[in-house]
Amino acid sequence: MTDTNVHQITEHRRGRVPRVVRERQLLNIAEEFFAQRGYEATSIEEIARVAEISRPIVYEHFGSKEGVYLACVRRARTEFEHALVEAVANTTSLYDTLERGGDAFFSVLERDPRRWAILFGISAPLQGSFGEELTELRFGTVSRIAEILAAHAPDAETERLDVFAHAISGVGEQLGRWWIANPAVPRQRVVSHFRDFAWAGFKQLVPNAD
Amino acid sequence: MTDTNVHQITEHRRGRVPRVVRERQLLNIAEEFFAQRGYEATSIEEIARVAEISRPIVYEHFGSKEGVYLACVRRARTEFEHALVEAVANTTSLYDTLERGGDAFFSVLERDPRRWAILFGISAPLQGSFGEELTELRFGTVSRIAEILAAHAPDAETERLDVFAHAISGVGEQLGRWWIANPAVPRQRVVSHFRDFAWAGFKQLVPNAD
DNA sequence: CACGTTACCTACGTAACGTAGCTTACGTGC
DNA sequence: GCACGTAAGCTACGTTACGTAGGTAACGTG
Repeated sequence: MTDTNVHQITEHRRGRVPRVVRERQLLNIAEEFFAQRGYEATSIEEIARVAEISRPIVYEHFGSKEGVYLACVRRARTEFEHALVEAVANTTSLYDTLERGGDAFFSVLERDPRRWAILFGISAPLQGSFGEELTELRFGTVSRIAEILAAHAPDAETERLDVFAHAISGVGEQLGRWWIANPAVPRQRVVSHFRDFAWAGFKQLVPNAD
Repeated sequence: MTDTNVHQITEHRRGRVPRVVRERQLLNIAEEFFAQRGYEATSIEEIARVAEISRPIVYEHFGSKEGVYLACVRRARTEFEHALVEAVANTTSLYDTLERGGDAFFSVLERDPRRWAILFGISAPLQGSFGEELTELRFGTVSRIAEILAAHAPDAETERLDVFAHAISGVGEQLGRWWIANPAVPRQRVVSHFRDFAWAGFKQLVPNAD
């Protein structure tokens, strides 16, 4: 990442800055670094330098490097979940719901492919609060998906619903990875692949869905 | 992880040890730590201490911490891919293939759930050789899956095949995560969920498959 | 039994996390 | 208009852990 790049996405206020503004600025900068270089290769020092403050300020806002990362993931997931819920509102058929939901997801990636790395970068169900928090955030998104699916399959067992929500989220994640490796493919085609696969799988298993 | 635990899985030879033996021992130890604590929280020092050698030996074998991690992932994926190919040999129907393939995957997790963290722990398509290598290893496994699927859909476009292989691998990964969070579920039921979802999705989209 | 090779070691430089303790700007009531 | 609490920021430090330089000692083979 060049400094120029960072400056483009950063509200660049110097000197004393109110807490909420500084926090948003730091999250923007941190997200850039984490997405490009990964967790390990990103240092708090770099983030602070781009924001033109000293390291302790970052720690004051987020407690630790893990805290910074979690805040990035939390924000990205919250934003995506809102976009998702909004996208599927006012759809009636399952087919349309999957299409619109998929479109919402891949639109996020199209606007900023680096978001993928934030949403899915660290994956393991590790011991300790860091890993548990990350898993919880993931499961939160899956719950949103399960709620959406539930509207189309009111009689389905909760386990099946839950499992299919996980399955569909897995399909999205992998197709996202594939798309990043094959960026020439237009979004609509990726969405079609996603919608076709998810719809077939889900419909067959919940026959009373439309 | 207790020392007892490590000693159970470790061929515990002290003093001078031939290269290949030491390497296997270090991989076993490293895999334990990485799976339990994650990449960041694992130190080369700890690995060396359990093996009762000094740190430079670890570097001599794997070059860097990333090298140790990559070697763990490479071994785990190679082993799984062998198990997968063997499991689906001599199956004829797509349905059976997906069932046996899924069973092979979830059997690995049942034998050692920590393997999940090695196979999928670090996920991002990061810049730099580390991230590229990890993505390449993942795509290698997906290629094995695509080859298996191709046998059941000889006329399918390569893009569809590739995409569906990714989708199916995503379903497996997420159901694995779900199973780890819900360990009371018997393996057969997880395999059923996987097989049902994958089969429906794939069959619908490749009508000439059985 | 000499000698190369392989396994291993101690000791160091550097980077980065996280914290302690202090300083300075801002705004609000008297 | 100034005193004072609070919010924003800083320098300096301790600690851990990556990675390397340079050296030692066991093994085996002619």
